Amino acid sequence: MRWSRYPITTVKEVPAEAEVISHQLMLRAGLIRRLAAGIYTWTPFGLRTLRKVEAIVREEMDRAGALEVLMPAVQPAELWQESGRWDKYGPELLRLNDRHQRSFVIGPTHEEVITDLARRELKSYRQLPVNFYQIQAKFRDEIRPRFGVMRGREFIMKDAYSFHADAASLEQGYAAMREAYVRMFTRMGLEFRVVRADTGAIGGSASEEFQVLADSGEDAIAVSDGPDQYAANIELAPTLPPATPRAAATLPLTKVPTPDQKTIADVAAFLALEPARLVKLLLVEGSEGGVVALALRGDHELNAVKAQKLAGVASPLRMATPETILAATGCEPGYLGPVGLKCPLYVDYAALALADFACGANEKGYHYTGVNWGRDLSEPQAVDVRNVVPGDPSPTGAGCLSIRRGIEVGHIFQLGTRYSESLRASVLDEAGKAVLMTMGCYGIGITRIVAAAIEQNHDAAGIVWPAPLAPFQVVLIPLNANRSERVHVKAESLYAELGAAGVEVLLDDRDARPGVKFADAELLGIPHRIVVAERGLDAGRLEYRQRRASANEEWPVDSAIETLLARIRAG
RNA sequence: CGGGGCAUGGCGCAGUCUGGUAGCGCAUCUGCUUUGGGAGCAGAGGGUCGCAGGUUCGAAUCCUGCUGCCCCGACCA
Repeated sequence: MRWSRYPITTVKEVPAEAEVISHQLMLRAGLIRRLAAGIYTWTPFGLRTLRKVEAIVREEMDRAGALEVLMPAVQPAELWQESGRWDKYGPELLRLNDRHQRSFVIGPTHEEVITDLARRELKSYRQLPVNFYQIQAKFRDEIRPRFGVMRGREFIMKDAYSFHADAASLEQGYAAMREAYVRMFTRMGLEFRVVRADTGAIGGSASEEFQVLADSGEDAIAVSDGPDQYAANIELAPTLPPATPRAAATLPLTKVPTPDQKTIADVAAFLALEPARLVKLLLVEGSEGGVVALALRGDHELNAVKAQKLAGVASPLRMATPETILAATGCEPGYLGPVGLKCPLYVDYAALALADFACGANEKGYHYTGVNWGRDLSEPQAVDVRNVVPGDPSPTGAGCLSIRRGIEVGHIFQLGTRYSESLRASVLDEAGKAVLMTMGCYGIGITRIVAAAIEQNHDAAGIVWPAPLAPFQVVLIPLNANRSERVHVKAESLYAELGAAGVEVLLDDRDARPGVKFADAELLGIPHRIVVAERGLDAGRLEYRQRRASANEEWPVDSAIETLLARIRAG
């Protein structure tokens, strides 16, 4: 490709809307342009990389035996009503009516459509297992689209759905997809982790996320440094009960005035105690009305996913309102504590391990110190409801957890019969009896991968593509070709030779100054750069530079192509 | 949905407080010079100042309503 034929310009200034580096670089390099909030056009350069990602995903899905299909973006409301998600999905589901006032949705995912196909086409266990996938645009009306294509509203997703006659087959299909995913992300040159995940609203029994590690990631993941390789989304990572028994009580229960000290930080400072010596009480709505109290150590955070799984707690989790709290405890938030509490109480392991702690006295302006479980109140029920923190032991006991940030680029689920049941998708088994198909579903955020790759691979000058994702492998830069016939001829012949050798080469044939060409080549992140100039040709040499390198190499002109091809093969 | 902010040429911004008919940088176009790290000089094109009302002799500027976008939070496959 000739750069002069590429009409979309790079920009020096960072658009005000771009917060994260990948978004800034994608706009500056001209990979994407925004059309509306969370909706982007992919330009020719950007599309080349997007297609690279797609191709790798497609190859690995095909290798794993999945069959590609293409489903409609617009789907009839009836299917969603049948599955029950018409009512459950909420405002993220974009709904619309056609001219006959029939309701449709723009697909945010395709469980309904694929299950409909499966129930029509699959009649016998002999047709199973099967895995259908597609690479296609989805629309989710996100409350807050941000970070460019990292959290867009319209985005391209590879979604796959497998159908099985039994759970054992699902296990196998799931394992095959997991393996395919590992291959894909490895091929893309990304640093990632497979982490255990919550199944969330989709439901199902097992689920793992593929997280690309990046500080700007929206997800927190807990990673063990031990040989267990444990990794989990922080939503899910369990904490262990303390290994050592609780210390004996040494202090008497004392009620102390703490006027206007409402937050943990305030109370800790006022009482001259570490926040870890305090117990805080959070009231959440109960599943049958009323409230449930959750006690945590002062320095710990509530984990909503864990909390909403507790018996008696409403799911999804809702914090109690100040009015409800006052009605349930006779006290306003800020002075709540477990002593003398009337509502059901769960206590986190870490809070239960404390002796001689401080907490609210359920009376405005007062806290207790020297509180002890079992002495000042009965032994409560111990649970795990907090987020893990760095230094916590790995749940396998084989290491220590640290917290990393990740960008979720893939998610695989064992769905079970959630959809085959509501949509009545069954096959006949060996005995001629109808059995519901067991399903798995497997997503990959294609567009998000491009952003994630940039988050992980950039420097001050711009993008540094992993070779498998680069829009071009080589950028060929003639300097002052308009004044030097020699340079012009040599650049053209190199361009032709590289093209003939099947190399994706970009010829910077613009009539621009050297600095402009160098800066653009670096911003665009092309892995290999060849400079053709009078200076080098006089010495019979070409100048080569790898995008990741900080210095040039001088190559003899005659063997340059050969050397370059070897470098490209080497990655 | 709550809180905050912004809306002026393709991009980034000033001008708004204190009303007087729109400006800077980048980008684009022309010419000359320049040519190994985002050139210089000279010139040019391009803006119903988000939309609709209102106040005023006069509104980018003041008032009212609306819309779009951004940020924080809650929410969420």
